[in-house]
Amino acid sequence: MFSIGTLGRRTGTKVQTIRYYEQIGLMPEPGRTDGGQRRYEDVALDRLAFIRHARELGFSLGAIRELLELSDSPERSCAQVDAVAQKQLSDVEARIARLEALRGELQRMIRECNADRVADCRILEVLRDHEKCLADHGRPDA
Amino acid sequence: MFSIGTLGRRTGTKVQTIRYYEQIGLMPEPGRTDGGQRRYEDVALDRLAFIRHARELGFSLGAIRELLELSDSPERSCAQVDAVAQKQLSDVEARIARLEALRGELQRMIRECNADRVADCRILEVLRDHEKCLADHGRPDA
DNA sequence: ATACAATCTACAGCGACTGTAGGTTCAAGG
DNA sequence: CCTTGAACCTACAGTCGCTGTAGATTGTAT
Repeated sequence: MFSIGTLGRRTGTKVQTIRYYEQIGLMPEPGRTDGGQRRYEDVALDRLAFIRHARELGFSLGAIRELLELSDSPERSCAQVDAVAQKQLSDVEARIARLEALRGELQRMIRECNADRVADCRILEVLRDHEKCLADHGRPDA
Repeated sequence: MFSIGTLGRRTGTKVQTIRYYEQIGLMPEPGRTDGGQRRYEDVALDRLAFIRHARELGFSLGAIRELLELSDSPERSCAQVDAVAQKQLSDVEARIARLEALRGELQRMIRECNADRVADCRILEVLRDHEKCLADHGRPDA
């Protein structure tokens, strides 16, 4: 039985974040002291560590919710778990691709700018005129 | 003189987004018809195109505001413009590095999971136990 | 004159937190 | 036992960059 602060310290999570996870139903409501303070058991440590680790790997809270639900039925096929992870991988790959395109464009812009004055700045010129850009960028990086 | 809808169509921007840019002071307040509808001049097209293009390159609205201000003083040195672009490039590079680490971890997780049942799923196992992870991930991808 | 698309304002919602204000409780030291 | 002060509590606002909604009004084509 330990406090929310201890739980936070042991998992590298801010107290407010733990309360937020409870609010959206990702963490179960813990017991309380007579005075109303939360008191956690060890199982909460595991669950929160799982959530934080998945977040570090970029999973959305929605995906994490799904993974937690799936892990509650250990006899089921893990195909769905694979699918969630696979989707996360595709997302990450798509973001990398997009960022690499941006990197190329930025590098080119910066490399080409040898001007002294703002008036001749190649960077601003490229930003002003889309045509001077090579790539056809989609939406701002998600 | 054209409407906000026309401006949106010509720049690929939603009407609400244009009003939002006006609200936060990125786009100047245009003239109005007697009935109160916004009417834009061609100069607004250029400014909005600049904003949208910079957004596509991942610049924050704060950075764009800075670039717009800098471009208003054409006689100044473009060192500051370079700095803004350079910072954006570093940000993009940092994000790529982080995502590449995530990609590696996800690939490994998925590759190692040959289980049928959720109970033996390697993916959940890795998520449960940080120690089974190679990388030391920082904060969730920004 | 009428129909109807486009515009207007104001505000709520997204994701995933983070920060603040103002009050209460817990645990340790005297 | 009492005090101190850190940690806790709730409730709500703010972040970023939009997006969507509701309900009213305006502009334009027929």
